Amino acid sequence: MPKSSTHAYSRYSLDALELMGNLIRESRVAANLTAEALAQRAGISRSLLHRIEKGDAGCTIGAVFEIAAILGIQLFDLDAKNLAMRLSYSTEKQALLPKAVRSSKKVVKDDF
Amino acid sequence: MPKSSTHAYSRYSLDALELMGNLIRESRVAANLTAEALAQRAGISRSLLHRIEKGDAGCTIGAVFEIAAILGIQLFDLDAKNLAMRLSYSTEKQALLPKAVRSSKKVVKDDF
DNA sequence: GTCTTATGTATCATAAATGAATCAACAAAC
DNA sequence: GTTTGTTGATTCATTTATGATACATAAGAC
Repeated sequence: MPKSSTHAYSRYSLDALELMGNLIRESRVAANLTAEALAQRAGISRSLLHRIEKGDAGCTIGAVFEIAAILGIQLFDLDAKNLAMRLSYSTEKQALLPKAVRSSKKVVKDDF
Repeated sequence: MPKSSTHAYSRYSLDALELMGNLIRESRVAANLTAEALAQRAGISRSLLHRIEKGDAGCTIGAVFEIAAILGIQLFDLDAKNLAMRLSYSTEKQALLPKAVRSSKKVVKDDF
């Protein structure tokens, strides 16, 4: 992330990133695909795939999701069909939300 | 994603990205946080948060996960404790995997 | 054991992600 | 109605993610 990368990531984010990397490697090995072969299939370089498998926070989410998709790893525990349904439902819901938030300052779940 | 952005994303990835953005906005509004307030809290700019909420595939996964974490959106449907457990389990499993894949070419789930 | 090949790591050039700033449009509160 | 302030969108400079390459190491097949 450009600009003086000073801010730290939460443990939760780091764990999720690492788990994602692990799942990807697991799936890749299970599919008997070499890093090079999978990278090529996704249109990315082997070095990027390597970073993804290591749980690098700096990889773009599109690359990570695409790799997961190719390997059949479900995102949000949803398959293609249900994901599409969930999305359209979510999009409808968006329309009902207030367009702008006023005040600010409100308590947020800090416990996780 | 640097380098001549030519490769297209799968529908699945795009849907997952958009859903993630929707969930984030929903949660932010529910928490009564302005985009500026949340961005500041995560150490990112409002413009980046805006792209994240739009489901931009080019955002780094670290930024997206961090925002989700702050909002209490569960990744992999796991809370902090269970995520940590799932991770350590996954990491142990990694050690048992073959270090290198031979052959290549194997069928992969292309149906989703 | 040898041979072949996948992986880990590092470096570098370049394309792209990010932050900052600006402005218009619109929604909420009054 | 007016006012205040959030959001959407754009542009630009800067920092960084990515791809390419090279190399050492190690693991699988024989």
